[in-house]
Amino acid sequence: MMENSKTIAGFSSPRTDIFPAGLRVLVVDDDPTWLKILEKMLKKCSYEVTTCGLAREALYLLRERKDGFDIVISDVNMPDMDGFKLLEHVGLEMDLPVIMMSVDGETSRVMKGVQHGACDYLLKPIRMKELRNIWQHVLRKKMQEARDVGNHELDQYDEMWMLNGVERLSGKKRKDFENKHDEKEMSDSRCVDSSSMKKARVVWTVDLHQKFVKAVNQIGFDKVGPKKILDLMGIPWLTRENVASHLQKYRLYLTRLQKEDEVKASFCGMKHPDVSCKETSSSLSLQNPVDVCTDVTKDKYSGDSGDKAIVQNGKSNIYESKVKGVVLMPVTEPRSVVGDNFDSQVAGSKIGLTESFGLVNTDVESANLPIPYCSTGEAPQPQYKQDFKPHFQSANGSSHQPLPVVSHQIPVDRTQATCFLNHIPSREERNRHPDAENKPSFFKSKCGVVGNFSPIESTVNLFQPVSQQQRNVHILEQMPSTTWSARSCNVVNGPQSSPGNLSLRSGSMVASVGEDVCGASIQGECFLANNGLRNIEQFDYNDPQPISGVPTCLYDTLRFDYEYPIDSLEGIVMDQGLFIV
DNA sequence: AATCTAATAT
DNA sequence: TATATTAGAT
Repeated sequence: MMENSKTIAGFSSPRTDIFPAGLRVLVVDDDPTWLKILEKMLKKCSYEVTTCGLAREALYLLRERKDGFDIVISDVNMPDMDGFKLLEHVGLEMDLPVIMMSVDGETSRVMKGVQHGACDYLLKPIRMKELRNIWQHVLRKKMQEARDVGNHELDQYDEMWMLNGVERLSGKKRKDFENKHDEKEMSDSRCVDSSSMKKARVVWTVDLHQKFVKAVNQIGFDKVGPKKILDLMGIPWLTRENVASHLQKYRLYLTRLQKEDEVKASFCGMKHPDVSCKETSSSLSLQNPVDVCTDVTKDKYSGDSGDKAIVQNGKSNIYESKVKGVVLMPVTEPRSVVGDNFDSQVAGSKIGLTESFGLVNTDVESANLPIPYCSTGEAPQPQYKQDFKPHFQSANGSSHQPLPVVSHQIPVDRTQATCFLNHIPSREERNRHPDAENKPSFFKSKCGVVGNFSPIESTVNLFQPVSQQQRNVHILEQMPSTTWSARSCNVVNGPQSSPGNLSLRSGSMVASVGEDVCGASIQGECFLANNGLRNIEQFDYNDPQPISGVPTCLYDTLRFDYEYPIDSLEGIVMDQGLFIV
């Protein structure tokens, strides 16, 4: 029987707002191994997967749950019923798009599949690449239906729906209007469904960005390209353009960081690092920015670092649950703000990211340090002086607030560590050293080492300007434990790195700490710094089971910091912006 | 063909 | 503001 059919409770109808995430796929294959593999891959695409090993069972399911699936993927060779037979039934009874698959690509079989109405024919072994876009068949079908039903002039329909209302009304046409309905455009995720045709724009959430950075790191900074990144990221609806745009911005940011770094390095190079480098925060890259908000009642501080919908649909209702808080702990004011009035003003007070390059050759996963209390909405919540409550929204959609109008929810994957690149190779440099055996040579880290430490789901201000006042580094001087930083620099720089690279704060560095805490290290640095600065006691903080592999002291420190009331954090706020534009 | 960059649009 | 789109160059 239904050996593995899973129905996702509560999802009876397709969520058009998050399309294609949540696409309901029924996989039929008599080979349990393939079932598993496919299920895994499809789930990775954020689809809802139901599997079954028998064609008859599939048919049963399909009949039972009319409208319960969006697409069927079926093997051709099955003992109980020919895949083509199933295909026929599906075509006749529920008119769902069906993708056939088999190990052999014999033309006649493929032909048969297509003739029987298969929308696609995949050859095993099937790879992610091929599954990512299967939603296009669903969309195509929907469009077809819409076209058939509606009384539109068919020729114009596509073109019309590509235009947004304004353009349509004003009669304004885009240059490439003619191209708007070509194949590429149609398979583009931005056409969410046939009813709401506003283009969705990608909001680079922390998670998304982390994936991005991870991909970049995997590829190697000198070899990145939008396409490779896109492939590695594995987000089905993301387009190359999206990535390209983001990459462009990212590079800008890194470049700027580097420049600042260089300037400062030369500026304070001869002096006592501890004293003169106060202003070099950007190179220090404390990148788990915190919200420096002190007074919740002030509007100007209340609305930044919002956790927005991941994809906005046109001008529709941007979800603006605001997160703010202390170190990764988003706090939300239970009201949503439309518009960006304060977003721009409050530069510096936002939650940002810790992304960095430099760990390129390091096992990214090993540098990863999970932070249990930050990772989900269920995380224990810190106490704040003020009475506002932390709010979480995890990327998987769980929220303590009313659900936003969200499109394209992104599965949370916070298992990536990232590194920070201080020295961004210029184009020339990259060309000059094509494929340098040691990537780190490009990544001469001048203390700018940060692990990915930001499990918040905040989506805002990945690229935040580093305002002068937030470049407040003096805490670093007082860092009681420099241990971590040394260690992490070490890790990041790799074996080849010259000690000189650590120069900025070398005076205060002491090496040797535990292993694989690189990511945490810098963070710990700051926390420790903070710890030393402020005499704030630790409140009861229930939950945290010690993070395995992380020395308790660090852990405590983290927690400690984590519990800081917002206003006590001002001192350590620096370089929050991930990208600076 | 893919990518980069800058400029510009939304 | 952040992201998308476009154009022109590589």
